[in-house]
Amino acid sequence: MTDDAPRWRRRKTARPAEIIEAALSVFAETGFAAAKLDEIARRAGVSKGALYLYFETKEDLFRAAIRGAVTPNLEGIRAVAEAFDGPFAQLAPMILARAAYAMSDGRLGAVVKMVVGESRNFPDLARIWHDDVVAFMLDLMTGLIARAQTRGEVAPGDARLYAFSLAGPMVMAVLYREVFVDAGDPPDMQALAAQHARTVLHGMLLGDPK
Amino acid sequence: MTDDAPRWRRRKTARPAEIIEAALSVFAETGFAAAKLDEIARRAGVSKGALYLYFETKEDLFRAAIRGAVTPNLEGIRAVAEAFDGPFAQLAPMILARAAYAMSDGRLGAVVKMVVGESRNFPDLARIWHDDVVAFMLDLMTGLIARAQTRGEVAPGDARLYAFSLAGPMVMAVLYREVFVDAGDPPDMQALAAQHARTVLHGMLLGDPK
Amino acid sequence: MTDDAPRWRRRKTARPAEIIEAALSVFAETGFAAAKLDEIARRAGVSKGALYLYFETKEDLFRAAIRGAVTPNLEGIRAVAEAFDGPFAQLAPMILARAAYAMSDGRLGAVVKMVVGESRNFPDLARIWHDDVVAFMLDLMTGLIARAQTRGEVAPGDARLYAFSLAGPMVMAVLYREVFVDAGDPPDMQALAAQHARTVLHGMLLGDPK
Amino acid sequence: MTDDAPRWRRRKTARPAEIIEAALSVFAETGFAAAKLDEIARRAGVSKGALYLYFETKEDLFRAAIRGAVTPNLEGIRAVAEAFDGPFAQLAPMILARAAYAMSDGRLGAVVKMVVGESRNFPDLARIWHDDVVAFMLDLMTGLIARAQTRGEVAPGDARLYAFSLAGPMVMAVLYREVFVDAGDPPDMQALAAQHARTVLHGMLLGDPK
DNA sequence: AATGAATGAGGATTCATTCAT
DNA sequence: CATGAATGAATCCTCATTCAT
Repeated sequence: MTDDAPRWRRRKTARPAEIIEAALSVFAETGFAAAKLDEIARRAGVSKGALYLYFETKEDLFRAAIRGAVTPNLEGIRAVAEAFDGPFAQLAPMILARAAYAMSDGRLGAVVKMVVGESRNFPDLARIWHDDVVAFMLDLMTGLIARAQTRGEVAPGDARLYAFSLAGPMVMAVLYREVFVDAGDPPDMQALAAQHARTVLHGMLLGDPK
Repeated sequence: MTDDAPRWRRRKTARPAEIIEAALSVFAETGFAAAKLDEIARRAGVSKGALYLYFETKEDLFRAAIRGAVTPNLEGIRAVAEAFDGPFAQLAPMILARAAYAMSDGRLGAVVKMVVGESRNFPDLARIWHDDVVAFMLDLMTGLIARAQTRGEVAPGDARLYAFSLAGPMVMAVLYREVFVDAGDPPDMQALAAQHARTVLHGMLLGDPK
Repeated sequence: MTDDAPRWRRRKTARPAEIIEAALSVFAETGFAAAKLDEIARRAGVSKGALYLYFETKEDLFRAAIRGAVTPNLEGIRAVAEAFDGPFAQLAPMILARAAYAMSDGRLGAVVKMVVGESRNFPDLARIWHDDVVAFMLDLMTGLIARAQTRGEVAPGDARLYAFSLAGPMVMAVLYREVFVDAGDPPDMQALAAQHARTVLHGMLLGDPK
Repeated sequence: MTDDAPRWRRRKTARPAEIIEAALSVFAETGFAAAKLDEIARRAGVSKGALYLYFETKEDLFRAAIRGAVTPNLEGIRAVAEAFDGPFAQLAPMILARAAYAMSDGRLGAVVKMVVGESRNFPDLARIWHDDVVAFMLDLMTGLIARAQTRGEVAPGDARLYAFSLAGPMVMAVLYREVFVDAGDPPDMQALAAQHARTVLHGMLLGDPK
């Protein structure tokens, strides 16, 4: 954009964020190994050397990019969910709708894709993502479901598997969108969230005698 | 040179299959870029040069590895599913159980992970996977659901989103197992298939008035 | 020399020695840090990558080059010196002459210079050189001198300091030749060895009453 | 720009000396190429940029550091030595003792080591050291010895080789101390000077008939 | 005079690919 | 068919040097 502008200097504060932003976009497009620091520097509008003023190595930068995009508002979700005291039949749609909203940020899908692709090469990132995001959400939902079972709202069954039932389609959809960029027809997240909530709560069958 | 001549000449017998097997295992562990042909050759028990007797380039080998592990028995599934004339309430658990069974082969998860991770670098593979596997399965299920809706078995709603509701948790589970190898506690596929079938058919709620 | 000859391949046996030879010459000219692997490869008549078939890193190659040039015939010297049973007045000139001869090999001076220059960066090499070469020679000479003192041939005094008196001028001369290549007028090693032997045995003074 | 204008403008007071001091210590530890200006600036307590207020380049700084530490009091030595009119048997111990004293300043050894290590990369420094220090001292001693020979005090022989005989052990000892910092057992300089003076004057042999 | 963020040329290292044997 | 030594393009990283402040 400001391509031949008088390239400012001395921006120690803003630089790291800009670099991480650029790094995230490059890593998302090519994966870790195929990403070139030249390209990241170019997109960040700095020289290659400048990257090393803020990050020790390419790996370091990758970790920072992934970490920075994590935990968008998970604590907020937990707070809302646990404070909510209404019936599970109202809570579930809320959570799924919120998940659909979170996924509308393109970065989340990109990060998920990278975590999947590089999990073996960056086990620490896989662990962070598991502990801070996936297990966090699964545990949260598992707890809510178990509570609803105690109250007699939800049918017996493994609460954690119920959590997979709830979250799975959203995960699948975000990956579908991310992976089949040019090849597929991604579902509408909000519509999926709404219909899936209904489905999982009341079932697909008509006139189900139960 | 012998460009459109009968490819795959000169193979002894099982060599290519062994190489593909080795390649798949290495690619699955590190991703495409970080995989070393040295290591693939070592695991296949051949020299590095021998790889080039059967595959033109590293990319070529990658494509072959991914392709070879695809389409396990999708056509069989379609035949069975479309021939089945019983109620959807019986068909759905069958399909999910079969999916769970297919996923017990470790290779499938590995391939899914690779397709996710390398989709941007190998758009042709992403397209193949979309067309031959994902869209194939989604279309199959969408068709079955639509038929069940016509018969009055399944409640109104977007049939394709229903397909996401059915398949999503299985996809999520196989990726969970693949990505969080050391960090997570993967769900039992068969149990998930069984409970999820019940959930999606009858709903989670107790005494649902409908 | 054989510049555009049909560059032979497959010479796994001879290669390491040729590379070490080339490395030694480059390291000797520029020191470790300023030496370029490009230049070493060029002189060895191989590609840059070939160096890494035989040596892990540049440091590794440096160590190999230094080590390879050590211990030319030190054990031989010890054997001869300890077997010799004549008077010290005959032994000393022999040893100095032999040292002068050893130093006529240009490589020794080059290696000494490198050990001096890189001792802080390669403490392991400094130790090897100390233990295997310098201390070895000093201890050998110290022992011979002490024996001669016991026999009443040599005047009382610190035997190890006597060893410095004997060896020092030879060390100084070889370094002089190496360091002041274009600037100085190096002494004749053989002549120095001969005169220094006389000097150190009988003294410089005329009519010394003793 | 201000090429032959009065150099060394703009110095505050002691800055250049402090920088040279810091540079010398860093260069002595790592050699020229491996020395980092960051580290020199840190030790000098200034910013990296400040170095360039006083020195044009890293090479410039290196030359200044070497030059600054040279010529401690050579002229003084010459004056004393040439004025001394006593017998050579008294002069030689004085000179060696003085050399031992000069070498007790750690910097001299460090500089010698650097001159040795970087002689090929800085031929100008090698020349300066040769002309101003080594040749200066050798010529001085050679002259004194020749004079003593004329007076009939010293035995016939190549006066310059005699100078090597006198100086060599001191040079070897200072390098030994510098190079084998952690690996060796350096000789006592004063003791070496004293014993070596005796040795070289009167010889090692007992009852030498001469 | 002084700072230190930014630059970018330079060089060690890796690894897919080739080819003499 | 098969080998594996050799190649060299590609890329990460370092660090002397510059210059806006």
